[in-house]
Amino acid sequence: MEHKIQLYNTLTRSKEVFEPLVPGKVGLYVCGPTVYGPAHLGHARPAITFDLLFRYFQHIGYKVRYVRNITDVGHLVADADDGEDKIAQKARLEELEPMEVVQIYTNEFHKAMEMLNVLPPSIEPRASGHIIEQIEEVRKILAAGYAYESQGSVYFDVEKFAKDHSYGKLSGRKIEDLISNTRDLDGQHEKRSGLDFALWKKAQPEHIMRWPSPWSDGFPGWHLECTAMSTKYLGEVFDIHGGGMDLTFPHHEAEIAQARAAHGKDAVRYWMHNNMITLNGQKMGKSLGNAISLSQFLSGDHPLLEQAYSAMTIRFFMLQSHYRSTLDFSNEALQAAEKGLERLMKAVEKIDSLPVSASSTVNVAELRANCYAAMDDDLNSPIAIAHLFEGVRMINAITDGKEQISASDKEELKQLFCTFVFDILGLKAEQAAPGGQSETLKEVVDLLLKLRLEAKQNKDWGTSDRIRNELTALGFEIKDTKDGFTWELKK
RNA sequence: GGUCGGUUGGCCGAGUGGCUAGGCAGCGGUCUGCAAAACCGUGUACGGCGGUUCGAAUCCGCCACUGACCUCCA
Repeated sequence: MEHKIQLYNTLTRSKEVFEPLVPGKVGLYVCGPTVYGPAHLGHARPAITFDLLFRYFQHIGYKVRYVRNITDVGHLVADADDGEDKIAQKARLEELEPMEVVQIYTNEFHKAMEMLNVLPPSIEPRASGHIIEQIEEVRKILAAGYAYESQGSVYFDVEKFAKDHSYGKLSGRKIEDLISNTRDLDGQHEKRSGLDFALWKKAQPEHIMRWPSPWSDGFPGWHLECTAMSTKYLGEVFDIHGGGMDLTFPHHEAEIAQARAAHGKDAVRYWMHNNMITLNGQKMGKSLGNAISLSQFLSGDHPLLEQAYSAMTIRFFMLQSHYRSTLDFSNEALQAAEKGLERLMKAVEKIDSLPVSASSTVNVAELRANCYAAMDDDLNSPIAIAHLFEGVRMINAITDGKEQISASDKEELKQLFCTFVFDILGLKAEQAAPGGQSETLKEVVDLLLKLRLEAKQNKDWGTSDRIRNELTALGFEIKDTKDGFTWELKK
């Protein structure tokens, strides 16, 4: 493990050399989805970002425990005391059991992750399965004096906490500003301050997701699950906490406060945040109503989509930008990614058949070093990919006989591409013929093209072109080779 | 209103005080009966105005635009 990997820590707003708490091991916690709706492109960003981190850490030899939760309770629709949680609301609308809703969207999320070749985390805990742990955290925070009970609910006392510790250091907020911005607006008499957030909420009679607790029948507050579950599986202090930038405040700030209040220490050593996917410059999000679901991308069934895009195209599209930059969606950009990916994958296939020479005119070692250097620099996948494209040019030049490669370099090149493309970037070859074509269809097309070949040999260009043009119109792509043809059916 | 970001060639998107990012598109070429596909070659862009510097797109200041979060409103 000679890699010194630099990661951008939101806490210090700078890149830091990553030093694990325990040598050789990494504890990673990432905020997962709230399963009350279909997975959309925005969900894919953190999933892919932290999948890349997970894969890279493992590749360079770390043992990683990656915990990514499923939020299936407690996200209030609005921050109001009579709020109903998102899942219960959805259940009412669809007349389903809340857990049924959770299951449907969890399954959908898993399916989407699999298609995107996102590895399953080591542990995927559900908030609803950790009510006891969350109650325990509430107890500790109450005992430490940083929470108070009010009419069956328990709230975190932000102002009191801020007097003894710092609050707002992750998001750069000042407690005075927060107070002046919220105090006047506080109409919630249960809370002492508008800044206070719920640790435990008493359930209204019609509220169906509820659990017993020392304070009331109710449910845990939205920020608590991550503290409870990260503590349970990674310990009171762990290496990396990730999530979307939109979660820095208040969610992650609340986590920091909860952990400090309950355990007396800062839980997280490195905070990492991925940026947002934008659509016409605006954050793509469910609450904004401009989200395009992943299944819509895969089917092309959305007014803004000119075509369907494969899961690998989406993955590659995201990897071509840095995780801390916003990434703007557009058909043109997706199409560019699709073509680029195809070129990259074709080059990988060519490596095996490269002719070998006594010595190399290409520098594989340098290419390799550049790829690793990019990844070590805060997971700079776009730079790594740029270097891989240099490798593509290298491969093509060798194929054309313009450059030479030795047997050992060829082996190293092969290793490098397989490692980066498949293991680290997590790309995979996709079947050219989705859905599978029948043997009969293949035979018929082959037959037509054989007839065309005969016509060509007879210089009957009229017949030859007619067959090609009509097949093309039907969606077939015909490629002539030296002594024959190949074809494939485009979507 | 507060906090923190962003502004790069036709599009997407990296990056650095002086040296080619990369992908896609476009253009030119190779190949081909012609195409397609593939491959090769090709682009001196960094919001505006000042300043620092031998030299800034890269550092500083101001301005403009824009985004996220919080707040507000609905």
